[in-house]
Amino acid sequence: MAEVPEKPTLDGLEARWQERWASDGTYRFDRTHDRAAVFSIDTPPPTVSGSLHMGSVFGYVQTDCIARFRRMRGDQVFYPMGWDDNGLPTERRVELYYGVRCDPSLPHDPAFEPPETPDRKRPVPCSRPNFVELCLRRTVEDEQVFEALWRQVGLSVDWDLTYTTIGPKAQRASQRAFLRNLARGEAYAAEAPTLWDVTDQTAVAQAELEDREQPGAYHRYAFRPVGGGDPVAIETTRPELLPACVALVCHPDDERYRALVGTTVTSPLFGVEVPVHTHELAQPDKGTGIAMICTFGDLTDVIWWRELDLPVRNILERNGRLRAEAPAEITSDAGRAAYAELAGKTTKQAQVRIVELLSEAGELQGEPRAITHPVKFYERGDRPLEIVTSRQWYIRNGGRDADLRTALLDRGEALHWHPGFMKTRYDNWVGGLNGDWLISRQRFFGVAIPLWYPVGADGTVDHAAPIISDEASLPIDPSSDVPPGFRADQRGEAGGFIGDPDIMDTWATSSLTPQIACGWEDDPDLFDRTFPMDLRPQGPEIIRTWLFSTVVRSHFEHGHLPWTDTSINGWILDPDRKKMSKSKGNVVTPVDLLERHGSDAVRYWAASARPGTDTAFDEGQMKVGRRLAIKLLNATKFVLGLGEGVTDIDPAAVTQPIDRALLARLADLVEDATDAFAGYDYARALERTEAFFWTFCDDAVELVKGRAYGSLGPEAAASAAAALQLSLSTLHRLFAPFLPFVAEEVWSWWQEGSVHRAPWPDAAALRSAAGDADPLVLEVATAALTEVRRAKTTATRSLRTEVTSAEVRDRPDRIAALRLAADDLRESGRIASLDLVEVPDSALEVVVELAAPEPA
RNA sequence: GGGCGCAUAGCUCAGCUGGUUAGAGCGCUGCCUUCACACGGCAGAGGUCAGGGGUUCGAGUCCCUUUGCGCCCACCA
Repeated sequence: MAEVPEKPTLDGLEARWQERWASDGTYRFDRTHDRAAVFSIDTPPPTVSGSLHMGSVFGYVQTDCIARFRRMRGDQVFYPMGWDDNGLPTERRVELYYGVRCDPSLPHDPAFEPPETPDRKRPVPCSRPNFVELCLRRTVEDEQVFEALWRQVGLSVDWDLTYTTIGPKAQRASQRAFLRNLARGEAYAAEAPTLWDVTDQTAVAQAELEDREQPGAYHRYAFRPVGGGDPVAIETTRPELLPACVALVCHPDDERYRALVGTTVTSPLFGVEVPVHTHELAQPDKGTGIAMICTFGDLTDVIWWRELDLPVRNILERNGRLRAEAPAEITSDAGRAAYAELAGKTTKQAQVRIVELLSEAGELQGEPRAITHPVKFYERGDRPLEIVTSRQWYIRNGGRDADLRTALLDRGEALHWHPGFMKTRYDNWVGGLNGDWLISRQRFFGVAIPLWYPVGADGTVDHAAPIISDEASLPIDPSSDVPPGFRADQRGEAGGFIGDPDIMDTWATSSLTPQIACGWEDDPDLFDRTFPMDLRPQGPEIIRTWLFSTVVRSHFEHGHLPWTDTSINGWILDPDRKKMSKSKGNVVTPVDLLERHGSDAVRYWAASARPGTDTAFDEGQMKVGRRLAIKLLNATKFVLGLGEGVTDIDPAAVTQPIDRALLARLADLVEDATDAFAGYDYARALERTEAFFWTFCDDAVELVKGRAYGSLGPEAAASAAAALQLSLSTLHRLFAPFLPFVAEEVWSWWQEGSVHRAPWPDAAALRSAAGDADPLVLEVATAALTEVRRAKTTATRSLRTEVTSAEVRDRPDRIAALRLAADDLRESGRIASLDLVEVPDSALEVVVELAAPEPA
């Protein structure tokens, strides 16, 4: 127990208590408890390659408030922290940070060091192992920065329970889960048209797409019917894909083109003969009503290609440039000459050139018509996605299987959503899936697909018969590890083997955070005590990725949900950029704000935002939070200074009606806050606690402080002191989840142990101490005191001014209640003569006569 | 095109299952340097609860509708 300081301050609290919590193991998970006593939280592993911004602090603080509440309420809280460090974001960061580029064809160079001064325009190529080594080096440093921030903001995670998504535990779990998916037929490989990012040269999944409005133009040109007749015009935004055209399509009911259906037409410039088909998806009112199908311009092309059983005429390389070789179907010299003009160009360059060619050939009808239209992008990319055909790994997710989809929708139904309306996003997403989950990526820094393939005597790779590692050997890297039954020198040789070159998408690992954190298969004892978990807190934007994919994996592996509840935080709205960073010239970072306002103040802002509600970034709220923390210091100092000092608080000493009324109000507060917290509504709990605290300071303390100093004798003083101390003890604990630093500080002045391990206040005990208290006593006394203050303020006199006489008029029941607090009112109002008058059906009225001012 | 959310004081937001004169904080104005607190305190001004209709004894709260904003989804030639 510490002394109450002479001059309480918030300065230095963060550093002091952070260190103390670490050395005392205040938040250590005790794994001797069984599942029923444990509350386990599937904390979002932040992407460490990203920048620290207030959005992260916002959500994590809200979760921490819940965690602290559960811990105080007696749950054994399992609160680990992961770092999401694998995947493309880290590769990007490393490329820029070190000025390097991964070239998997290079051999490992043990002496490789990145350039002293990175030249981003001319990155230095390095081998895949060297590149991965740099990624690991960088992420370790990033993770330290994140951990420091989380400690500073006071997250009560158990820092012994950290994991990374590139670490061996995560690699083992994701490879094991993948192999089991494969064994059960839930994972499969397929050669199929795939959305492809030409910058990063990797496939991307449906969940990582976003639409962006882009300028484009309709270009109009015509195909010539082989059997003669009028040319048939089409309109397209992708004229450069003309050499990849495999058919035209119109709606089956479209009279205009009926005669053409079943015939063939030839393309302009290239003279390739293609059939005319019908399909329901062709829209008569779009363009000319008849469209060219290319392999592949967009996802509709893929549907048409599949359903109309069309051939592939591929002209696009994986780097987004047109192939050097013209498609075999272009046979004419003129056609091949035209294609040669396009070969090697990007789609954008090719579009410019083909429009010139069409125009020169007189094939272009009219001027291109400018439009804006939505185009699919990889969410982290800056060039439109193309569609290329490639061999990829998929995990089933209901996108092609109605039964599975229904089962996953049912899982969403069984999950408890906070707030409930967020479930709609899940339903929309699952209901709108149009393909399985593509998990393979043609990248370097990630968990490898744990497979090899036999290479036949003729040198061909047999993808249909993968060589599978046993689970005990995981994690493996098929690019360096040798499969059972083979020698290292057989890699890539006839009769040997070859490793799958791909890695898994980061979500294929992140979707297993409950399994990774809880020690799935690695630590069965821990797993039994923590899984399935209780809570998944996260942002709304990753319901379709992280939340959904986690449900999918758990559904397959365990046959139930990975957690019972999910809380979805809101979004931070940038209030107005003009006011913040720009004009003042300083970008606001979390660290900056934490240092300026203090951790408790920033937490107060975050915890004030209701669950799932978008919130404006508001430094004003942080100032309010800081003021609240300071008030807590001062109010505590004052109450602890009353009377004889504090030993044990004796609830039975609370005898005065107004003191008991205070305890009754306190019991109400505890019930409110507890109910709110139990429903994951931390913001409501904070709001109630704060509102009570201010009236406690302004009114309750003011009313009873004279008596507490002994003006009405020792018993009355003891009653006031006990009631105030009981209130204080309760308030310290109610504030602890929100303002952990200041709450710990004030608690330490008069209590043993950490407030964060203290029991959550018990409403029933307070209720019993309050006995048959009439809440009106406190209510009317407060109202009357406010009126007396008002009279003094209106007269522009000091609150110290003596009141020669005051007459309080109110309803009989209220006057009766006030009579029980008359002495306290007289003293706090400095009232010489107090009259209480019963007036039926009247509202409170106080007539005050002030003492004459002192002569100047 | 479908869906979700939001719209309450100048600003940021409460108002949970409909119930007496609609609340808080910030900001603003005034007063008070009170023996916990000037990193204060006390008090005051300020609102046709987005518009329209309906249910009800009674609607900020429920239903319908219009408008505006944010977000999600959709096959985007």
